[in-house]
Amino acid sequence: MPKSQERCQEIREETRNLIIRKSILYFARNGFAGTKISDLSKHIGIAQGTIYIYFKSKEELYDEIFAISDKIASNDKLTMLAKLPLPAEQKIKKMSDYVIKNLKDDMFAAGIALFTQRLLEGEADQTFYKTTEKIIKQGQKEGTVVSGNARKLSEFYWGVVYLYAVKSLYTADCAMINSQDLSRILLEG
Amino acid sequence: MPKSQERCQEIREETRNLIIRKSILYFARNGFAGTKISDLSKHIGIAQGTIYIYFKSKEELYDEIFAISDKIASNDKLTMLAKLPLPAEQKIKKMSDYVIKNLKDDMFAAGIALFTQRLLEGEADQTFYKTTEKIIKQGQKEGTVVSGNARKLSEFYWGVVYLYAVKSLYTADCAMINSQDLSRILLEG
Amino acid sequence: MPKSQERCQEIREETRNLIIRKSILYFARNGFAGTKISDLSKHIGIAQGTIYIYFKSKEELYDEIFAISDKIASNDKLTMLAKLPLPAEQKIKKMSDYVIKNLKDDMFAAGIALFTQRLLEGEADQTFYKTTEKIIKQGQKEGTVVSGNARKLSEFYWGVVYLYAVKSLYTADCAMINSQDLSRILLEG
Amino acid sequence: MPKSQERCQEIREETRNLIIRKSILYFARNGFAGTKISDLSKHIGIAQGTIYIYFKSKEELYDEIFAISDKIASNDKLTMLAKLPLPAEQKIKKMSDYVIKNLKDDMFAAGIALFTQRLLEGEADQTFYKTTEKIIKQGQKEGTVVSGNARKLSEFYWGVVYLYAVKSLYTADCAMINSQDLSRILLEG
DNA sequence: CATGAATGAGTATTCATTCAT
DNA sequence: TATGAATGAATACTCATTCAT
Repeated sequence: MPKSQERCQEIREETRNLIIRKSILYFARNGFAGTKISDLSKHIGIAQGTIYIYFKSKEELYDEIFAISDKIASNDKLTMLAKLPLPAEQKIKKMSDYVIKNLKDDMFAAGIALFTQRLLEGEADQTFYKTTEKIIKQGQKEGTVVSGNARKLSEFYWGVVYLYAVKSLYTADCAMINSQDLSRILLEG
Repeated sequence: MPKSQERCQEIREETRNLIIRKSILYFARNGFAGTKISDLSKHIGIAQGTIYIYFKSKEELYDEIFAISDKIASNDKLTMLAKLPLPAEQKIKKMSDYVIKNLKDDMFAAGIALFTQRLLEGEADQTFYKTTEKIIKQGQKEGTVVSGNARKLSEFYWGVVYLYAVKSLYTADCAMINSQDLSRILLEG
Repeated sequence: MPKSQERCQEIREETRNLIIRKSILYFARNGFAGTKISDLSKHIGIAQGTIYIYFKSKEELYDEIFAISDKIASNDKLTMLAKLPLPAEQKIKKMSDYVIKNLKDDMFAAGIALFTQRLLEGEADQTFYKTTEKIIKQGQKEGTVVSGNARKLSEFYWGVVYLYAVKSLYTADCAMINSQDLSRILLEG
Repeated sequence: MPKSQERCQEIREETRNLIIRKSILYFARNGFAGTKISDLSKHIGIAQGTIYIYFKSKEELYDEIFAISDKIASNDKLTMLAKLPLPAEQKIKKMSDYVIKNLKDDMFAAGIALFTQRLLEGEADQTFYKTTEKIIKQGQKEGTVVSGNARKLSEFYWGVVYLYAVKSLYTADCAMINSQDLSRILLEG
């Protein structure tokens, strides 16, 4: 009696997700070259061979991880926030609140870390930065955001977020900045 | 033949320095695991074997590179600055000026990058952060620096410096923040 | 439930035969090392695990395949032919007719191919060559078969048969020699 | 003091040739799948890694081996022979003499074996068969070569050569056919 | 000293075999 | 029984290190 098609599909889905989920942290911490498949599989709790049932190579897994990190990082909250009829200062404060709160979640932190790494290599989607840029420009008109190139400020802001994402991945209980500190990067006085 | 011996010593010193100088950038960008001796030696322009005349192993070279990065990063300018009879706000502005100016130099940037990487792994000397802490505390008393844990703020400040150090190593002509942006991390209004 | 048990036995037999039948071609073409169980099972149309219900290992299946190839190759037609009260020339012509006709059947071709491969490794039963030897010796006495070591000529004859067996397994529609060409290996003028 | 450029080039050439020379026999006997790099390197007498200095992968080495086998197999002797002002019967006898004599040389045998294997897979150059075809047609006009499709007869002839090439690679001291036996494939009476 | 070919331990990947369903 | 996901030993390939020149 063969296993049912659906059950098989389900198992495959589960294992694939398990591998991805557990790999994100590993890769975010150790990078591509620093991650050994032997260690990774031990960490996941499966055999080495199993990884190769789901991914053709270490590189393909890494690419998948990156694709996922895009999804985690560039979530919709930010886009929605930008569209609300609020003063930019409020938006920035809310955004900072959201980010600082979520950075405690390793998955979110890893997503941000990987996303930004790829950005440095010029391979990530940047819609996410652009939304922030708009908020900054709005704030500059309203007189609440510091003057300067909006793009550069946006990069500055998310750069800091990246910094603390990596930090929290490395150090279990790191001294995190608070929402106010983060907002100060953009806000006047 | 004392003369010839000196000359020999000199040549040794030169090659050793060449290796170190060229390796800093490589390691700063790719990390330990991501750096292959075969690639590195090509980049330096010497044979693989030559590296092993000067360094027992890849690890020893890496350690040396780190030691150098400490020297580059924690230079005396900062210590001297802290001791001057100036208001903290001035000190911070001068410090930011100095940092932003020097970040254009790849060697300085690599030094900062490596130093901070090691810091994340909890292995670097921290005198350098402590000096900044003192300045922050002074500024908080003077009412010019934002309130909050001085250590945390110091880490924040240098974290941002690290961020732009790495950025400038990766991207030839990156949008650098200015001294004022950097200072704002610490200064009130 | 004797009826049901018989039926079970029947199904077992069927599956076992299916595996063997489909495997012969595969092994004959690709050899032992060149045949992957994963590919083979796909080709048969069953799951990988199923093969191991019927055979302890890849090697056991291979051995079984070889045993079968012996049966296919060294069939009784030849033995009977040798015993008939006919001149050797006739026997050789009939033998060649039989072989060339049957080589179109992949099963026969695979049998010959595998049998000869094993022969090269010195592991096959050789009664089959000996029968041909006898016919050759008879022919040499009768003056219709070329002179020379009978064993060597027998090997030559079956070597050529092997050659075209493999050829027909590889190329769907290969230029087959005819019975006369085959006989010429042994016959004078 | 660096090694001289020429000497290095020489060493590289030597090692590369050593690998190829020793690999031909190995691959001809065991095929691609049946050849392990670990065994092969032991057989050559070098480290596994050395093979990968000269060839990107096992497959690339195999391809190179095949390319070489073309050269060994389709040598100029045959082409020259075809052009001589001789009766076809003479040419065929000379050709058979040449082949049978050289088959004792493992290198020649391996060349023929690999060449023919590739031919079966439809990937080898066939100029070599065509030359034989011409000789056969000439002989058919002269009445010394058996009738039938010249291409088919050419394949038959070289098929037999292949057969004994493989045989001599497998069995140290095998019962080789003689030049006359080989010629009989093509010649009348 | 400097070179770069060679080494082999270490890492990635494959594949015969097992086992829960 | 039959399935196919999972396993891990076997195999391919890489790279830090050595060594003859």
